[in-house]
Amino acid sequence: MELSKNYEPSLVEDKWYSHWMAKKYFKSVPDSRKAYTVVIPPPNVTGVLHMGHTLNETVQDILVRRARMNGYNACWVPGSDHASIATEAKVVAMLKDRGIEKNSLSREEFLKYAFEWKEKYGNIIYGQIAKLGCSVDWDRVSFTMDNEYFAAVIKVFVDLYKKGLIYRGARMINWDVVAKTALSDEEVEYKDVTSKLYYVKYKVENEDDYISIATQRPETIMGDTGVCVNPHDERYTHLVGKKVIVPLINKAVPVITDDYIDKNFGTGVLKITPAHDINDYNIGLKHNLAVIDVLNEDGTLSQEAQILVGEERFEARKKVVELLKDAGLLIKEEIYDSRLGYSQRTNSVVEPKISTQWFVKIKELAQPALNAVLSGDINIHPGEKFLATYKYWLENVKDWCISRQLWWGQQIPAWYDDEGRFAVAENEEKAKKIFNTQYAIPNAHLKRDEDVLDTWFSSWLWPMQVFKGITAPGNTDINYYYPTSVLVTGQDIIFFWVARMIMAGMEFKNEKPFSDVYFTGMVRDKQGRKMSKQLGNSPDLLELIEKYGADAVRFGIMISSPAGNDLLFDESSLEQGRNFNNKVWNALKLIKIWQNKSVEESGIPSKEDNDFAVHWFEERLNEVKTNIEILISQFRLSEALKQLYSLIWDDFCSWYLEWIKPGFDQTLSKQKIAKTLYFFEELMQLLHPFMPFITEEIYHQLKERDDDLTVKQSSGIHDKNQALLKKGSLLKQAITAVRDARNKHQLKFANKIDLAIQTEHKVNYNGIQNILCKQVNAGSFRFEEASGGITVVVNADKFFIETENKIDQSFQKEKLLKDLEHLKGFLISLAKKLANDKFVANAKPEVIELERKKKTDTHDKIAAIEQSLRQIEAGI
RNA sequence: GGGAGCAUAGCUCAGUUGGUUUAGAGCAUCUGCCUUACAAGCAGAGGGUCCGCGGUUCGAACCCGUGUGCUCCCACCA
Repeated sequence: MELSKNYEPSLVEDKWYSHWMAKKYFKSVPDSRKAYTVVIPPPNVTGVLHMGHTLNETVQDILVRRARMNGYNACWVPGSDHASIATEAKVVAMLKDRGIEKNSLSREEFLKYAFEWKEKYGNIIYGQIAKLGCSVDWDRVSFTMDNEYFAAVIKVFVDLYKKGLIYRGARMINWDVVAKTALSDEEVEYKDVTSKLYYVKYKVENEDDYISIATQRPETIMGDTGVCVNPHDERYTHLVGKKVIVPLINKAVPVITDDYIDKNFGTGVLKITPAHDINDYNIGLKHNLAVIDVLNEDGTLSQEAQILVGEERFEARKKVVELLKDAGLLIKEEIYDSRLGYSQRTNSVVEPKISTQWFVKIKELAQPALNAVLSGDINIHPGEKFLATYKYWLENVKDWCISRQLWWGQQIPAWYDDEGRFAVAENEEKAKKIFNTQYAIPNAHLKRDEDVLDTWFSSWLWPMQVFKGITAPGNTDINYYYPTSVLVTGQDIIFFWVARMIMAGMEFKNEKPFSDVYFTGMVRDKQGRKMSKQLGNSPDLLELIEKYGADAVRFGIMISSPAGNDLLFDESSLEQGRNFNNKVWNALKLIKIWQNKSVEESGIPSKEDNDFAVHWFEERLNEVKTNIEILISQFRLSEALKQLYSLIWDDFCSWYLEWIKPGFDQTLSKQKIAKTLYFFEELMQLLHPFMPFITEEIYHQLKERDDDLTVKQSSGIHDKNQALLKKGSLLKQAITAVRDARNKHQLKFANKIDLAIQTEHKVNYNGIQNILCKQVNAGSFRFEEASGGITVVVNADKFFIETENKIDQSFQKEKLLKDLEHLKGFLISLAKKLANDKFVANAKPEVIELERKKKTDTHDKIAAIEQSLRQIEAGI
């Protein structure tokens, strides 16, 4: 069959993915081999994959495919996350578009819609993962709300409660007024904002005096239950113990003292609003102040506010300011820069709010998680960058608020009776039993907690739960696959997810969930913004695959993104990937042409004077193979890909194939073709984890075969032969130098030249003369000192390029003089270095040896150039 | 307020135990090529005070300090 002019991914990709699936290559079943396990960071079912996911999945696929080819039982578990609050927000918005209000639905009706949403978007995501070529085991797809998973989350909740690690209590939490739910600290994002500081008069009770208090949130003054100053602030000592009047509602509140107050900030007086600020809350607790919540759950003013009831909070702020002005109680306004917390999901300003919620006591879980990393049991890549962050967070982490006032998620397994007593159990029946034994209430009338759990309370079980390990004791998968090998994820969820998975692993399995963590950087747009669905600044993955092919997308995203480094996404690297595909494709076409020619036995066999090329390339291949082995074990994937790219494009295509290329009327010997096929196959095998589709296609194009590259086991490597590599680089240098000279002197390639070489080391040219001549179109080659023509110096050898054409000597003289100047300077620096006793005394022997060699070489080169210059002078 | 990271060619980035006055790649630029695999290509070329300053060292893009600029994380200053 005729091969297409350019590589066409669309003709290849789906075909091979279906084939791999049909052959069940990605399916993993426990066996006698060692497992290499990866669990995918489950994408949220809120939408589609962006470039950050693409980078993530590509890294995982490279590691997994490579492990598979190295004889491991590779298992990559796909799945998705229900993403409680994010998805619920999406579903609510979707319903609204259809004219349906969430609160007009029952819980069950709402969940039906939510599951429909999950089906739709979950499948889009899975489709993208497949398009990208990910070798996941589709029989193991897991979802954080699957029945078994659901049950495991509930069981974990109950267990932790029994251990006393979960409690219910009223605490100040972060409240999202749009989603009307509590948030964990980690779900709050702080942003710099410019706001105002209002200075308000608080009159002293029964006196003419007043004090000025600065506040950012005048709308909460109705919740003030005290005013606080520093005990050592003389300005206010006379007021301590007295009362001041809260403006607008004319309520008297006490003036108290606390060391917390900074005398130098604002007016040195803080109004205490315990319901709406964490500091105020703590001070209030200490001094027994009342808590008055002036906000409703939706962020409007409550009855407690007494005035402006029902007004939205920011609207209320404006109105309060107006009222204060009218009453003559506003002293001044100041522009003020501060930071405000925003809900990660709804982007609304978060309200600190006192609320009864469920919490996990995190300190006890944190210690083992910290130890696992500090002891080196778990290795983080790149370590130096994230270790400190991880440590700091775990050492300072506060209790985790896990209840959410939502429907989409695992409903909290707690049952209440009418009097507010409650029992935690897996189901209502068990809860009833607890009521019976604990409170002596048989047949209690119970109502389940309305709230669901934080989505991370389910995803922290991911590495063990995807093997159904907790709820299915008979299932031995988990023992085989756990702990998993490597976790690949973005650095932005180190606290949300990575740290908590380690906690869960240590707590529930008494073992780490993974051995290595690979943090990818953030993929950003040209303006440096993180790519996210919210911003809509990520290109569509399927469109990119359509345009460049999946292999090119994988190549482009990998080529310059070492672990942990951010990446400004640039489509030109995808173009580079596409061009690379094409290059490989064309190499295939060339080899096939040779193959066919050889089979037909037409033409004269080539002179077989190019064995050197074969030996040399074998050596280069071996060298890069070794490097890649090391690089991948260090998780330096982009560096490995880069070496491979250069090996294929430069060494294989530009050098090797040209070196062995037969003349017009010649053919290659069968052995040489076989050898070339072998090289090409090896290259494809090395490249396969990075670019699975084209490599598989080529593997089959090269030969009719029943086996597939995807599961081909890699072969070994042998010791390096430095001499061959050195000779190869001499050959390359010589060819480039002569070609350069040709270019400079406008000697077209078609103009044959004669080559004379003056060298002390004729042996260096053994076996490469013919290649050299062919590559520079030289008609003859001899060892001899010559004159006239063009002289170039390669190492210390002088090349005389003889030609019929007239040569302008000034060009080469200029070049030689430039080289000479440089080499002389170099020689001086070398001489200085070697004359330095300290250098000779301190440097490693091999370094000194190298410097000495350099000196001799440079010396020889200079001599050669000087001689050439003399000859040119004489010639002119 | 605390902490981390980054600063290398016009652009996007590599450069992992400090060792060539000569620091790499892709894109872009320049020169020459429709050379029978590839113009998404071939053969070459040009382009860099490795952010500034100081230090350690025989030797620094790399280690230390400091300054500047950018990014990120954490934190309860009204």
